[in-house]
Amino acid sequence: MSARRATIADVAREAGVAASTASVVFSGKTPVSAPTRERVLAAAAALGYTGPDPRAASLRRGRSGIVGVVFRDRLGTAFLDPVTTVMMDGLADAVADVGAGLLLLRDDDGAEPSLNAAPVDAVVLIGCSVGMRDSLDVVRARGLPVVVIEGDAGDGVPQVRLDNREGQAFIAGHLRDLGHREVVAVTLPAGPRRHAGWLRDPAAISVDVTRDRLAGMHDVFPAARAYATMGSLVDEGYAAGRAILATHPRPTAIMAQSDLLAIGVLRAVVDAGLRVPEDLSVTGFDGIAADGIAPRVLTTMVQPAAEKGRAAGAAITAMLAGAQAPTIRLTSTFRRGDTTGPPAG
Amino acid sequence: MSARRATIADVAREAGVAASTASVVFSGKTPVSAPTRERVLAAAAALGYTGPDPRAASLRRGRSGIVGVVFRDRLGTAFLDPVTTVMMDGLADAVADVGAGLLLLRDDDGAEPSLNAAPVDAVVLIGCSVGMRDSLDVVRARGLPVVVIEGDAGDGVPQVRLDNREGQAFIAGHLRDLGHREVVAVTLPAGPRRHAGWLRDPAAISVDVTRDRLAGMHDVFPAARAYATMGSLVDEGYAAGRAILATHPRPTAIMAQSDLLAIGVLRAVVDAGLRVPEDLSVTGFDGIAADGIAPRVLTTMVQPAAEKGRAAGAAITAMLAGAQAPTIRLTSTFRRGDTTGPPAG
DNA sequence: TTGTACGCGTTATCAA
DNA sequence: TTGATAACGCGTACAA
Repeated sequence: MSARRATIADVAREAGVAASTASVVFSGKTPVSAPTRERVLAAAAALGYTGPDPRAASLRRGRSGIVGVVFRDRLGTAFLDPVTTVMMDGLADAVADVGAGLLLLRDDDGAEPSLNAAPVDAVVLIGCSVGMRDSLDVVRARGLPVVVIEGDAGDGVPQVRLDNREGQAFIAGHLRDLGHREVVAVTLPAGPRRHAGWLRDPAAISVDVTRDRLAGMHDVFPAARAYATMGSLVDEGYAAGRAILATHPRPTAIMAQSDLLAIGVLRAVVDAGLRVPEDLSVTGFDGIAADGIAPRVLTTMVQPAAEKGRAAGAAITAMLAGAQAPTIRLTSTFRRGDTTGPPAG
Repeated sequence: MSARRATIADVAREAGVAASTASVVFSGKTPVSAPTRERVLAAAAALGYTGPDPRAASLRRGRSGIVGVVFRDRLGTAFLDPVTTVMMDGLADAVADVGAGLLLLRDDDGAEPSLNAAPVDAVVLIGCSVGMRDSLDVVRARGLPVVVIEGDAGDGVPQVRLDNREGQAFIAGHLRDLGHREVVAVTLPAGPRRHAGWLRDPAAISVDVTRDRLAGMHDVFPAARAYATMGSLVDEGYAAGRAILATHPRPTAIMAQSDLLAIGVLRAVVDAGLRVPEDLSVTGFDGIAADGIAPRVLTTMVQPAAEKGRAAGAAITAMLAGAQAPTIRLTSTFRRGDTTGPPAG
């Protein structure tokens, strides 16, 4: 029990070899004779040495093996939507391939741990909207590789995006083909200052995903109204559904911008004594939350959420290897469930 | 645009001061005269220097500002339960107070990033069961401060726990007082090798939370049967609910070990054409997932999830400051909703 | 296959 | 208030 922890130099001395030899035993970068390895390992065990200090190693190698992930929301909020969760899973897998881990960071200014002082090799920005400019500035000033998921960071920053507009337009087309004319959208949050209610000015939406999906609906139903929520939550969808059902004319279809919202809408519709899809059709977006409405199947766009994370991870990996990563556009696929049908009457 | 990034030495040279002086300008640890500071800052700006390299700083200071969080599950799975998510939120808040961030780690051996090589100052183990011994060994060998949430790491490792047994016993008492006699539990996973089905041997449960909550129920209903699930998911609860309803005698109440499971059970019960609570009472545990069953209110134990995370963070903070952290026991509070009532007949 | 030499970029300590 | 010095612990050319 010494006062300070053993270093590789101590181990080398104990084993009667040079420090560099001991180093190689642990890194495996160069062949070492069996007897020498034995001695080094024995010395390490005797001294309670458990391997190179990660801090020193990362200084020396210029890599920490850590990828920062910056969220706009609190963690508790961000992870409430399975789509984020699954994406993180994919991201974790992808960076694990290069031995990297994920460090959780928030966009909040002044928040600790600040992005400036975190020992990260690269950064992933999630849901990059106006508010994320600060994080982006820091990242660029530090010269770190960066990838943006579902957001636009402008000039030369690789993105991983979904065909949000096309996807939503596809669903809208599906409804139009069924004969629907009076359609209402239930949207994700429109900006950093959240509040629920009818959206007056679609042009003022600062969140890319919300804007794009709404644009997709408007491609097909230019005059459709939209009701904004404060987050992708079942209960938000429920509240929006109730509010919409209280207005006239009552729509024949409600397009939610996420499955979670759609589930809430569905519940509000059923609670109002209406049948789905006979009286009202409901659609979602994401294709994640099968959980919660079984045995019903939501009509929705299934997005490759895990793939999104993996693509971001691959981009990071490429940039770390010195290559340039391209912007990646993933596509969602239509899934027809049993929540849509021809309008009544 | 130089080949290599500017260092603090470059900045100092440019500003005509010593490196150590430039250093304190950035750290603020020592007073510096205004003119000197100006010059250093100007030089930094001119050279595109954005502050000390975190890797070098962490080597020198012996701290990386990173707390590792070890999960037993994949991230996608772990974060599916809001209770975990909220806890992480509290943990993130607490460690942010000392400027630390959270690094996501998995228990899996051979998984990257491995706990051995991660530059962490301390570690939080979540849901520590047998499988976590390895992680615990690594942590102790490295001499890192460690806290365990909802698990027992033995001798001298501070824990953050909930009164799982007492809480579940309280709910059971509530049901007994209402007149219930035939009660069945729907449990969280019992061990690392997961499968759903009737639990034969409660003594074989290796997951602390599952064991303790079940023990709480057995304190009141010693002979009650238990059906194990593969995870805290609505659909798992749904499947368990269906399986239970297919058996005889049909229970008059089902106690789920989590709210998510309870919601699934609730749905199975309703789908079976039974009314809650007239025909069957359902209880949960956690008090988190208000989302999804509105306007109904689940009878459950509300646990202070965020507080759990914060307590763990506080323990970490204390240990980092050289103090010893005590084990913390938090208590859950009963919330009577509208899913429990007297048994029929 | 092993050892030598050096620097990665910073900051604590102490003296001036 | 500033400056000189010495680690922090390691990995990697390169030579032997």
